[in-house]
Amino acid sequence: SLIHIFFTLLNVMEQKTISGEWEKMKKEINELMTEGRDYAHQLQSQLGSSSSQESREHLAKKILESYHKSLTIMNYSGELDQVSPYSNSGGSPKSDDSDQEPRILKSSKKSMTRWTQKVSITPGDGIDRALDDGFSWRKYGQKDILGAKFPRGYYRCTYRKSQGCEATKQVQRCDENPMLFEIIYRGIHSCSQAANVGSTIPVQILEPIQTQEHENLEIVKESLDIGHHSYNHQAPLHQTLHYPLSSPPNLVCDNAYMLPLGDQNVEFFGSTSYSDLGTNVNYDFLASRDAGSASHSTSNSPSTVLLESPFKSFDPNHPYGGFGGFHS
DNA sequence: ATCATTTGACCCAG
DNA sequence: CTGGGTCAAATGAT
Repeated sequence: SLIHIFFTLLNVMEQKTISGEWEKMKKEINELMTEGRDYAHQLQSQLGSSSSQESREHLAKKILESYHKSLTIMNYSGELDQVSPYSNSGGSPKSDDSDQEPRILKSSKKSMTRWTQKVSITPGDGIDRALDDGFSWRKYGQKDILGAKFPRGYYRCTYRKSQGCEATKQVQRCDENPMLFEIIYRGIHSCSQAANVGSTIPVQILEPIQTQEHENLEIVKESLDIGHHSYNHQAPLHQTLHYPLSSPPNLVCDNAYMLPLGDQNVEFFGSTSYSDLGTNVNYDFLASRDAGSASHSTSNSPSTVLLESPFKSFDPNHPYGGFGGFHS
């Protein structure tokens, strides 16, 4: 399944192969992902045999590493292995310079991937259940928006401080249809929780081309950051092998492709493709109900998620569909 | 005590 | 200046 996910991420990359800056990022990420895939392959082949525990842990660690680095790049368009500019060798770290501020690396929000989802709640059900996407979010603001009946909520990943995860989302209730919520996600989770939420990466749909395509491509502008990130690369390994729960029980795409999810402990996965600018991309997703895991939220009831965009046909012959054995 | 949400103040791009 | 986004102190929940 790790391999599977890697391929998926690679595919997501494909989609944005346009801008120059992005090309560099893409190259780096490709290397990282390829490396990760190789490790995953190794790991896979070791699973059957009786290899040493250490060996496997090492591989898993390597995989996580390249994963984490890739995500970091995607989020910040930054550089790899950024060493704090303050990690000078010897000497007093502080000098008598007047202009000293961590302006070195600034994170630009514009460069983060962004996509939208529309979530519909079901009448008899709690809103929070419907809006739960498997991640832990912390609300940090709310604003009344011009001519909008409902305020907009601003959330960021709970693990922002502890793990430097920059993922963010904002939730806006629709004026006309209060049953609908439009959720804008920004940034990809780099926190450990990302590994637990299966459908995250796959379901990420880039914002459909807006008015001007050109503008859209600008999203890939450059910007640097990372500096003050104190996430440890020795992130938890124990949680990497399953991909439980992700979203609401029901997934609905605008082409009426529907994935009903029953009660607890049901799991499914599928794939679909999405094409954009002539590039075909496959999205795979998996979701499973796993009572009492990962998410701290209390969700557990039906709701509906509408993937707003150009979801195309279901593709049973997905190139990598052979890896159907999730959760193995 | 720690962690989350609320809410007006503050910041800043347009 | 305005309005969207964020900060942070106060407040609430555990």
